Amino acid sequence: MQAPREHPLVRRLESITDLSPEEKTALVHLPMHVREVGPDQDIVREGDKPSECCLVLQGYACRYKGTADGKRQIMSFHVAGEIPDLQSLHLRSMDHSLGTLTPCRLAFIAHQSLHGLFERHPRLTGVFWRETLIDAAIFREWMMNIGRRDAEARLAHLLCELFLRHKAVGLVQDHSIEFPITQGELGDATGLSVVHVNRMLQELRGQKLLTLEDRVLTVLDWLGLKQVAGFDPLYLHQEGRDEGV
Amino acid sequence: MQAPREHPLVRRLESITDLSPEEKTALVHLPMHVREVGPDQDIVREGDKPSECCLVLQGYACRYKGTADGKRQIMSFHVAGEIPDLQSLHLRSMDHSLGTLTPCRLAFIAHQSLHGLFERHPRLTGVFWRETLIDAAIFREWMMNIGRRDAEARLAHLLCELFLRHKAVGLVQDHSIEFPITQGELGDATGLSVVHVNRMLQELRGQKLLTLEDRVLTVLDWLGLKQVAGFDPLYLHQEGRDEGV
DNA sequence: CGCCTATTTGATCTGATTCAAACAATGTGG
DNA sequence: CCACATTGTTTGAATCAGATCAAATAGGCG
Repeated sequence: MQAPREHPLVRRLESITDLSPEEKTALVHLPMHVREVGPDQDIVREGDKPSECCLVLQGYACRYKGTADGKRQIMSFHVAGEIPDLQSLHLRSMDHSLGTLTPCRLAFIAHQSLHGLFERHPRLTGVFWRETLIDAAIFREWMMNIGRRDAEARLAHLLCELFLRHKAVGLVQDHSIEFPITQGELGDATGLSVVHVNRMLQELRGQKLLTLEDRVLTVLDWLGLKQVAGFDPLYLHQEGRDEGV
Repeated sequence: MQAPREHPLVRRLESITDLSPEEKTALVHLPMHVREVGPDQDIVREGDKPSECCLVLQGYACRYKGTADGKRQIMSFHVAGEIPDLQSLHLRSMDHSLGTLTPCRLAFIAHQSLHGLFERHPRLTGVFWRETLIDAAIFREWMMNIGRRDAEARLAHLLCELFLRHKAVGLVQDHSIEFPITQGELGDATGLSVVHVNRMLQELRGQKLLTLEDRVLTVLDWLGLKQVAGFDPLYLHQEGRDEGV
């Protein structure tokens, strides 16, 4: 059992709400089993009926769906401290898949444990519910992104979001974040082809807005990037947090 | 106060879960004030911090967001019995707007009343949470739709969804549903131009899959339409319900 | 009737895809 | 430690799905 501060779940929740000591203790004592998974592995698949949720401890995961003709749409990216399949708590079947992008350390928590937690600490129900609502807010923004922005703005917008989400959990150093997402994956997330993702990235680099190499994304001109993206961070609901970069 | 069966909220929730008599009573006695609103009116706007939720009693509502350059993306359609802005219960600011498409009868319920309801009937928390999770599932499917399907499939898919959602609450008669959504609005929901929506509708009509006139959508060939759309109803999480049409 | 909103049609243009191939980086096993 | 396979990035050219522009038609309705 680790100290509350070190616990990725506690750290993440504290980045968006206040927790009482009892709540923290309850969270840290949630029974879970940890598993290491390689890159590009499915964790749960469309159609599965899971009986546990998956907490990302380390690495990048994503949710996605495939079409009949072999294309795929990535619906979200997930980093340490997030529970990508929390919805399985109330929706019996998975309507999409959850997979790793990089090697991951994952913790699995039985639905029953979570239900018990909520019974004993009703206030936490709202905290986790809120998490799923922010997920949904991000989905909405992505719909907007894919449906109504041109390729350059689309890409810029996604990068803005990932940057800010990393910032919220203290993963920004020197205006940079770890960025192991490939251009193909960026394409699957934005509804663009690899080729076009590549060209638009060059465009953004050319405008000196960012660099992206060796799996590191560095934002050179935050305001410029926001401008190109038409980015408004409201939808992330990171209340109170200072947005300056 | 009306009988539980007549109450749109109760009817809708019963279409997806079982309610105890006490729960039904509690729902029916939720304090709410009713307001009639004309077509194309905003109910809550991006940036607002509402203190009540809006239950649709009659008519069509939608959630949408606008871009800086005047385009808009519709993120969802809502019919009687739904609470489109339930998320405001846990997210202080609206990250999108909620508006009417047709004239609507709306009931407003104070956040406080809902919180009280959940305290007294904890099981209902899960029921409403689940509602927001299904919303999110629909957002995901729309991302897929907009990002990865061609115009014809996109439109067909949206129509399949609306048809099935109406069916779930008993609003299908003779393979037909009321359909007051304009082609412009369909375009805003699918990320297509009005012109192209029109052409794709003609395509679907030409294949004898459906008719759409006088604000009535009739599905002539459900299997064919599903096929064109690549439609799989799993994401609607209408469990147990017979999907045959 | 005349105004306003929605649908339809035709012609043109363009952002993004697709196809094809080179190139770079990373890792693997002999 | 190098040859080779694999995966990711980059470049160029051709093509196309869907947007845009422009205008006609068709419904409601005060």
